[in-house]
Amino acid sequence: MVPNEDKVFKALADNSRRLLLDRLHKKAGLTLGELCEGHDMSRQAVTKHLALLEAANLVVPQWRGREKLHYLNPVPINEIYTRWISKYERGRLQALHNLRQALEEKDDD
Amino acid sequence: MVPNEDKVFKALADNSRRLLLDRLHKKAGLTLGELCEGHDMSRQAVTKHLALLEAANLVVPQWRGREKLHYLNPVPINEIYTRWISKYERGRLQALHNLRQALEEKDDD
DNA sequence: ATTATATGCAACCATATAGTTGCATGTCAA
DNA sequence: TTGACATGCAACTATATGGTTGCATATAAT
Repeated sequence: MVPNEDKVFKALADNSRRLLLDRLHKKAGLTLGELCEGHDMSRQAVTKHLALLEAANLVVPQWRGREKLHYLNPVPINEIYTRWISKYERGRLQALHNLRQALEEKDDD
Repeated sequence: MVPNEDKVFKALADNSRRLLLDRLHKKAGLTLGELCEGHDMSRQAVTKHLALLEAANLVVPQWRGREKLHYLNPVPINEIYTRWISKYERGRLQALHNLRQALEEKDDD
Protein backbone atom coordinates (compact mmCIF):
# COMPACT_ATOMS: atom_id res chain seq x y z
CA MET A 1 0.00 0.00 0.00
CA VAL A 2 1.26 3.42 -0.96
CA PRO A 3 1.32 5.86 1.96
CA ASN A 4 -1.43 8.46 1.92
CA GLU A 5 1.09 11.27 2.04
CA ASP A 6 1.91 10.21 -1.50
CA LYS A 7 -1.36 11.71 -2.71
CA VAL A 8 -0.33 15.11 -1.40
CA PHE A 9 2.96 15.18 -3.29
CA LYS A 10 1.45 13.71 -6.44
CA ALA A 11 -1.26 16.36 -6.28
CA LEU A 12 1.31 19.13 -5.94
CA ALA A 13 3.40 17.76 -8.80
CA ASP A 14 1.29 19.39 -11.51
CA ASN A 15 1.51 23.07 -12.35
CA SER A 16 -2.18 23.43 -13.24
CA ARG A 17 -3.09 22.11 -9.80
CA ARG A 18 -0.64 24.46 -8.10
CA LEU A 19 -2.21 27.37 -9.94
CA LEU A 20 -5.61 26.23 -8.69
CA LEU A 21 -4.25 26.24 -5.15
CA ASP A 22 -2.84 29.72 -5.73
CA ARG A 23 -6.27 30.97 -6.76
CA LEU A 24 -7.96 29.35 -3.76
CA HIS A 25 -5.30 30.82 -1.48
CA LYS A 26 -5.97 34.25 -2.92
CA LYS A 27 -9.75 33.89 -2.82
CA ALA A 28 -11.49 31.09 -0.93
CA GLY A 29 -14.78 29.48 -1.90
CA LEU A 30 -14.51 29.60 -5.71
CA THR A 31 -16.85 27.34 -7.64
CA LEU A 32 -15.77 24.85 -10.27
CA GLY A 33 -17.05 27.15 -12.99
CA GLU A 34 -15.04 30.06 -11.63
CA LEU A 35 -11.94 27.92 -11.36
CA CYS A 36 -12.33 26.93 -15.01
CA GLU A 37 -12.12 30.55 -16.19
CA GLY A 38 -8.72 31.63 -17.43
CA HIS A 39 -7.39 28.13 -18.05
CA ASP A 40 -6.78 26.72 -21.51
CA MET A 41 -8.18 23.32 -20.71
CA SER A 42 -11.58 21.73 -20.56
CA ARG A 43 -13.86 21.76 -17.55
CA GLN A 44 -13.38 18.01 -17.21
CA ALA A 45 -9.66 18.47 -16.91
CA VAL A 46 -10.16 20.96 -14.08
CA THR A 47 -12.63 18.57 -12.44
CA LYS A 48 -10.04 15.80 -12.47
CA HIS A 49 -7.40 18.11 -11.02
CA LEU A 50 -9.74 19.14 -8.20
CA ALA A 51 -10.59 15.50 -7.53
CA LEU A 52 -6.91 14.78 -6.95
CA LEU A 53 -6.52 17.84 -4.73
CA GLU A 54 -9.52 16.70 -2.69
CA ALA A 55 -8.24 13.14 -2.40
CA ALA A 56 -5.03 14.64 -1.04
CA ASN A 57 -7.05 16.74 1.41
CA LEU A 58 -5.47 19.89 0.02
CA VAL A 59 -8.86 21.20 -1.06
CA VAL A 60 -12.13 20.81 0.81
CA PRO A 61 -15.36 21.09 -1.20
CA GLN A 62 -18.67 22.39 0.03
CA TRP A 63 -21.94 22.12 -1.87
CA ARG A 64 -24.34 25.02 -2.14
CA GLY A 65 -27.27 23.91 -4.27
CA ARG A 66 -25.87 22.89 -7.62
CA GLU A 67 -22.66 24.80 -7.05
CA LYS A 68 -19.54 23.31 -5.55
CA LEU A 69 -17.39 25.70 -3.54
CA HIS A 70 -13.70 24.98 -2.91
CA TYR A 71 -11.46 25.81 0.03
CA LEU A 72 -7.71 25.39 0.49
CA ASN A 73 -6.58 23.27 3.45
CA PRO A 74 -3.07 24.27 4.55
CA VAL A 75 -2.49 21.38 6.97
CA PRO A 76 -0.82 18.94 4.55
CA ILE A 77 1.54 21.66 3.36
CA ASN A 78 2.52 22.44 6.92
CA GLU A 79 3.40 18.77 7.35
CA ILE A 80 5.77 18.88 4.40
CA TYR A 81 7.50 21.79 6.05
CA THR A 82 7.94 20.13 9.43
CA ARG A 83 9.12 16.91 7.83
CA TRP A 84 12.38 18.26 6.44
CA ILE A 85 12.97 21.52 8.26
CA SER A 86 14.23 21.13 11.79
CA LYS A 87 12.90 23.42 14.49
CA TYR A 88 16.34 25.00 14.69
CA GLU A 89 16.48 25.90 11.00
CA ARG A 90 13.09 27.57 10.80
CA GLY A 91 14.05 30.97 12.09
CA ARG A 92 17.10 31.22 9.87
CA LEU A 93 15.18 30.14 6.75
CA GLN A 94 12.37 32.56 7.47
CA ALA A 95 14.82 35.40 7.84
CA LEU A 96 16.49 34.44 4.58
CA HIS A 97 13.15 34.31 2.83
CA ASN A 98 12.09 37.69 4.16
CA LEU A 99 15.38 39.19 3.08
CA ARG A 100 15.01 37.86 -0.45
CA GLN A 101 11.45 39.14 -0.59
CA ALA A 102 12.53 42.57 0.55
CA LEU A 103 15.29 42.70 -2.06
CA GLU A 104 12.84 41.75 -4.78
CA GLU A 105 10.49 44.50 -3.53
CA LYS A 106 7.64 42.02 -3.88
CA ASP A 107 4.95 42.62 -1.26
CA ASP A 108 4.08 39.78 1.07
CA ASP A 109 0.55 38.88 2.16
CA MET B 1 8.90 27.14 -20.77
CA VAL B 2 7.95 25.31 -17.59
CA PRO B 3 8.80 27.22 -14.42
CA ASN B 4 11.82 25.97 -12.51
CA GLU B 5 9.77 25.49 -9.38
CA ASP B 6 8.21 22.60 -11.28
CA LYS B 7 11.38 20.57 -10.81
CA VAL B 8 11.03 20.81 -7.04
CA PHE B 9 7.50 19.43 -6.98
CA LYS B 10 8.24 16.77 -9.57
CA ALA B 11 11.24 15.71 -7.52
CA LEU B 12 9.13 15.46 -4.36
CA ALA B 13 6.42 13.48 -6.16
CA ASP B 14 8.22 10.15 -5.83
CA ASN B 15 8.30 8.19 -2.59
CA SER B 16 11.79 6.79 -3.16
CA ARG B 17 13.13 10.30 -3.51
CA ARG B 18 11.32 11.45 -0.37
CA LEU B 19 12.89 8.57 1.53
CA LEU B 20 16.30 9.67 0.25
CA LEU B 21 15.60 13.17 1.57
CA ASP B 22 14.55 11.67 4.90
CA ARG B 23 17.88 9.87 5.17
CA LEU B 24 19.84 12.98 4.27
CA HIS B 25 17.83 14.97 6.78
CA LYS B 26 18.67 12.41 9.47
CA LYS B 27 22.33 12.14 8.47
CA ALA B 28 24.01 14.61 6.14
CA GLY B 29 26.86 13.81 3.75
CA LEU B 30 25.94 10.25 2.77
CA THR B 31 27.62 8.87 -0.35
CA LEU B 32 25.79 7.34 -3.29
CA GLY B 33 26.86 3.89 -2.17
CA GLU B 34 25.49 4.47 1.32
CA LEU B 35 22.23 5.82 -0.08
CA CYS B 36 21.85 2.68 -2.16
CA GLU B 37 21.88 0.44 0.91
CA GLY B 38 18.48 -0.67 2.14
CA HIS B 39 16.63 0.06 -1.08
CA ASP B 40 15.27 -2.65 -3.34
CA MET B 41 16.32 -0.94 -6.54
CA SER B 42 19.47 -0.73 -8.60
CA ARG B 43 22.24 1.78 -8.04
CA GLN B 44 21.37 3.40 -11.37
CA ALA B 45 17.83 4.01 -10.20
CA VAL B 46 19.15 5.79 -7.11
CA THR B 47 21.55 7.78 -9.29
CA LYS B 48 18.67 8.97 -11.44
CA HIS B 49 16.64 9.94 -8.38
CA LEU B 50 19.54 11.93 -6.97
CA ALA B 51 20.04 13.65 -10.32
CA LEU B 52 16.45 14.89 -10.18
CA LEU B 53 16.84 16.02 -6.57
CA GLU B 54 19.99 17.92 -7.54
CA ALA B 55 18.34 19.51 -10.57
CA ALA B 56 15.63 20.71 -8.19
CA ASN B 57 18.29 22.07 -5.83
CA LEU B 58 16.89 19.93 -3.02
CA VAL B 59 20.17 18.06 -2.72
CA VAL B 60 23.65 19.53 -3.08
CA PRO B 61 26.49 17.15 -3.99
CA GLN B 62 30.10 17.47 -2.97
CA TRP B 63 32.93 15.38 -4.37
CA ARG B 64 35.62 13.87 -2.17
CA GLY B 65 37.95 11.87 -4.36
CA ARG B 66 35.91 9.24 -6.08
CA GLU B 67 33.11 9.54 -3.56
CA LYS B 68 30.10 11.82 -3.95
CA LEU B 69 28.65 13.18 -0.72
CA HIS B 70 25.07 14.50 -0.58
CA TYR B 71 23.50 17.26 1.48
CA LEU B 72 19.85 18.29 1.87
CA ASN B 73 18.99 21.89 0.99
CA PRO B 74 15.89 23.04 2.87
CA VAL B 75 15.40 26.33 1.00
CA PRO B 76 13.02 25.08 -1.73
CA ILE B 77 10.86 23.38 0.88
CA ASN B 78 10.63 26.58 2.85
CA GLU B 79 9.39 28.28 -0.32
CA ILE B 80 6.56 25.78 -0.69
CA TYR B 81 5.54 26.62 2.85
CA THR B 82 5.49 30.38 2.40
CA ARG B 83 3.65 30.07 -0.90
CA TRP B 84 0.40 28.74 0.51
CA ILE B 85 0.55 29.46 4.23
CA SER B 86 -0.12 33.06 5.16
CA LYS B 87 1.96 34.67 7.86
CA TYR B 88 -1.15 34.79 10.01
CA GLU B 89 -1.83 31.05 9.78
CA ARG B 90 1.65 29.88 10.67
CA GLY B 91 1.38 30.09 14.43
CA ARG B 92 -1.96 28.33 14.53
CA LEU B 93 -0.79 25.51 12.23
CA GLN B 94 2.40 25.03 14.20
CA ALA B 95 0.44 24.77 17.42
CA LEU B 96 -1.89 22.25 15.83
CA HIS B 97 1.04 20.22 14.58
CA ASN B 98 2.76 20.23 17.97
CA LEU B 99 -0.46 19.16 19.63
CA ARG B 100 -0.90 16.23 17.25
CA GLN B 101 2.73 15.22 17.76
CA ALA B 102 2.31 15.30 21.51
CA LEU B 103 -0.82 13.19 21.36
CA GLU B 104 0.96 10.64 19.19
CA GLU B 105 3.84 10.60 21.67
CA LYS B 106 6.19 10.72 18.72
CA ASP B 107 9.40 12.62 19.57
CA ASP B 108 10.27 15.63 17.48
CA ASP B 109 13.76 16.44 16.17
C1' DA C 1 -43.23 21.56 -17.46
C1' DT C 2 -39.51 22.86 -20.05
C1' DT C 3 -35.10 24.79 -20.72
C1' DA C 4 -30.71 26.31 -19.15
C1' DT C 5 -27.04 25.87 -15.88
C1' DA C 6 -23.57 23.35 -12.92
C1' DT C 7 -21.40 19.36 -12.36
C1' DG C 8 -20.24 14.06 -12.70
C1' DC C 9 -18.75 9.69 -15.05
C1' DA C 10 -16.32 6.75 -18.55
C1' DA C 11 -13.58 5.59 -22.44
C1' DC C 12 -9.79 6.74 -24.96
C1' DC C 13 -4.96 8.65 -26.43
C1' DA C 14 -0.32 10.66 -26.18
C1' DT C 15 3.42 11.52 -23.41
C1' DA C 16 6.11 11.40 -19.03
C1' DT C 17 8.24 8.68 -15.65
C1' DA C 18 10.51 4.91 -12.89
C1' DG C 19 12.74 1.11 -13.46
C1' DT C 20 15.94 -2.15 -15.79
C1' DT C 21 20.45 -3.85 -18.12
C1' DG C 22 24.92 -3.18 -20.32
C1' DC C 23 28.96 -0.71 -20.89
C1' DA C 24 32.25 3.26 -19.86
C1' DT C 25 35.06 6.26 -16.94
C1' DG C 26 37.70 7.85 -13.14
C1' DT C 27 40.13 7.17 -8.52
C1' DC C 28 42.50 4.57 -5.03
C1' DA C 29 45.47 0.69 -3.34
C1' DA C 30 48.79 -3.20 -3.77
C1' DT D 1 50.49 -0.87 -13.57
C1' DT D 2 47.08 -3.82 -12.59
C1' DG D 3 42.87 -4.66 -10.27
C1' DA D 4 39.15 -3.23 -7.37
C1' DC D 5 35.95 0.23 -6.19
C1' DA D 6 32.73 4.35 -6.88
C1' DT D 7 30.19 6.47 -10.05
C1' DG D 8 28.34 8.01 -14.93
C1' DC D 9 25.90 7.41 -19.46
C1' DA D 10 22.59 5.34 -22.87
C1' DA D 11 19.00 2.45 -24.68
C1' DC D 12 14.91 0.20 -23.73
C1' DT D 13 10.24 -1.13 -21.40
C1' DA D 14 6.07 -0.91 -18.68
C1' DT D 15 3.05 1.88 -16.37
C1' DA D 16 1.25 6.42 -14.65
C1' DT D 17 -0.54 10.73 -15.87
C1' DG D 18 -2.87 14.77 -18.13
C1' DG D 19 -5.70 15.74 -21.55
C1' DT D 20 -9.66 15.05 -24.67
C1' DT D 21 -14.67 13.93 -26.17
C1' DG D 22 -19.35 12.18 -25.41
C1' DC D 23 -23.05 11.34 -22.53
C1' DA D 24 -25.58 11.53 -17.93
C1' DT D 25 -27.55 13.75 -13.79
C1' DA D 26 -29.16 17.24 -10.68
C1' DT D 27 -30.59 21.99 -9.50
C1' DA D 28 -32.41 26.46 -10.75
C1' DA D 29 -35.18 29.72 -13.54
C1' DT D 30 -39.01 30.93 -16.89
